Amino acid sequence: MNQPDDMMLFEVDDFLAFADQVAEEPEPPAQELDCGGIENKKQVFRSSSSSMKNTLAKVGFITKSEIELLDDGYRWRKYGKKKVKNRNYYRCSSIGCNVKKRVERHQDDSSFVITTYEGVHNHHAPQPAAVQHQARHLPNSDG
DNA sequence: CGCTTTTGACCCGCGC
DNA sequence: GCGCGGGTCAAAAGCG
Repeated sequence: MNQPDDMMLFEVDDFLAFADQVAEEPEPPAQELDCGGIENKKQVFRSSSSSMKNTLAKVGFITKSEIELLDDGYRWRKYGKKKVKNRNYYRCSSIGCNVKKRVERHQDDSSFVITTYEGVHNHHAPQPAAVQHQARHLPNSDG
């Protein structure tokens, strides 16, 4: 059970509300997009219900980047895509690890990306070497 | 050859 | 009880 202290606690409703106000904030020019967009992490949201009755941890990340595939060091396999909604579904390819990741583009500001993690990785993150493998999907400045 | 991505339809739950 | 919406699996193809 991982309980990050530096993480801010938010409710799902507040999460959306917050994401909305964040968009209104004077955002600086995306100058760190080169690093993958992860550095542009705006805020972290944690929704685990009022009581920890559910072991399913839900964490929401709002990122200001044009890249939705945020590489957090884990392997993710796309298993669904919504047509009527800019929403994608990913799953941890690891065996025994059923962690889900939901990626959704902002409604008003497509520049924003909302990544929601569901579940907890029961295994440690793969080695950096393996990470490079998925790096192939990352956009390169030079094709 | 295997992994992954891509894309459509189906199932269950909620609202009326 | 039915209809719609959200979430998920399943089949096929491309690259290293």
